[in-house]
Amino acid sequence: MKELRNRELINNYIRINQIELILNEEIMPYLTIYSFDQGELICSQGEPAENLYILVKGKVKIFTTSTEGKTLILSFKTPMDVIGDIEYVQNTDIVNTVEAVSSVHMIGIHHRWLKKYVNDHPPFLQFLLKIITNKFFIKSNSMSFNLLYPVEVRLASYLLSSSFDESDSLYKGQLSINSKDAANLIGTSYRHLNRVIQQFCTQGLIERNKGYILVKNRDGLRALAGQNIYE
Amino acid sequence: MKELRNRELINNYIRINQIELILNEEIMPYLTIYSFDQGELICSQGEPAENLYILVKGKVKIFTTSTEGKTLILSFKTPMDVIGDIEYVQNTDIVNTVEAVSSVHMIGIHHRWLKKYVNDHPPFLQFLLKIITNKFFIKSNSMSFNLLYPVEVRLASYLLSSSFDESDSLYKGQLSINSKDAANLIGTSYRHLNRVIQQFCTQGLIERNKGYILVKNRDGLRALAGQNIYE
DNA sequence: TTTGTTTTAGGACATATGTCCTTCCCCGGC
DNA sequence: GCCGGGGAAGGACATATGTCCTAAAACAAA
Repeated sequence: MKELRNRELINNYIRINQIELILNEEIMPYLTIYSFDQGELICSQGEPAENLYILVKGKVKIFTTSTEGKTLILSFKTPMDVIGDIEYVQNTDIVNTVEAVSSVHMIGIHHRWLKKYVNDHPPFLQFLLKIITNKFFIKSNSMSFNLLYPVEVRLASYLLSSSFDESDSLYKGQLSINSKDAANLIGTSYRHLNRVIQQFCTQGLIERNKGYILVKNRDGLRALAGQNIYE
Repeated sequence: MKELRNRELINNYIRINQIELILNEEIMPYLTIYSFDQGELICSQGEPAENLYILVKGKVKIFTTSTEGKTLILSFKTPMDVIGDIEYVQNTDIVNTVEAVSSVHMIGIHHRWLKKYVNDHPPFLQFLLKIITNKFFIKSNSMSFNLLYPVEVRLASYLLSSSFDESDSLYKGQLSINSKDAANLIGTSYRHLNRVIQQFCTQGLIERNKGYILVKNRDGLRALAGQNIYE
């Protein structure tokens, strides 16, 4: 983690994301911008929470680790999104671990200043409400989804949503996949994921190549997934 | 659903739950109190949401139904809690179905009045934030829990938390259980639940009787469940 | 190139869980 | 008391998924 002392950059991010509509003038001097390298932990389960973060650049992975050491990926996030909102409202320790998947920029605001300047500021509260209800909604969906459908369906759904919005993949339908991550996200074992991938291959739905997966039959996947898509 | 035109009753509930701290004077005339009979649906998945409800008496069951018709119980709620908060903030149709498990009283407030009178009222927004983050937290937990642990562990956990705080059970550790509901809550089939119950019986952890289950060895269950407890 | 190390895919088997169906028991209506 | 309905428990089997291990492939270092 590096603190970037670059007022220009902060102002730029604030403008792009219309953060001035959410916060107010008084708190602006207390915004800090942090940079994280790929793979770096942004915050760890169980530690005290001090900052609310606004993700303005890059991609992060949110996951939880059970006492037995199994990890379950809860979501990936891209700008603009907020990290540490739950902890701020509930005043609790950090609930899930957050790791930078790419190089990441986050605007950090210490709880102290939030409490002092925007805790009664309706736009800020409304913003948090929107963000959190949305998170809730997504989580609620994916929970039912995970519980109600077999891995086959979940993987189909995952492939669809990833190959769609992955803006940096060169060809549509071709997505680089980290199978271990995918397994943890879907909530299954690496072994079983492989099994299902293989099955999809023989069904001609996808093609496995070195380092990436090519979606060959989007409609076939969609039929499998039903209308249930990972958000 | 019956509307109770009883100002006295409303005022009483408002006092008990300190609702005047959350709302303001102007909206008070627009609070309505509804009564639902046991088994009645309070709201149904997919319908337009009009009211925010505050549960002030009784117990409700929140569940979702998949397109295939499988149901998954998300939670049970008792006073004081809020129904329809997500829908209000997101302005969407009703997400989950809510059913009265006992006779229920709810204070209903139409979105129209909320928007008009308390949408910028910090105490109300903060209240919603607290409620929703808490829901999120619980859901997040139970999701990981469901995904990470086998039915055995989930059932142990369920039995512990239900036999504990069930204030109306005559003897501690003796809880009346609706097995169908329990299965849907835990996210498994009725058949499999039976299997695990039977297993617990032979292990001497519990005793199955007509209409209820007796927890015989709380520590044994706790050891099985680990420290993970349904909220 | 050689060798050791790490990663990935897949085989073999065990376990968890789901589906379907039968049996049994209770209970109300006659 | 007899009969039929309905729910609860459990048997039999199929399927989904997990664990452990090995073979093959990729990779890094010498």
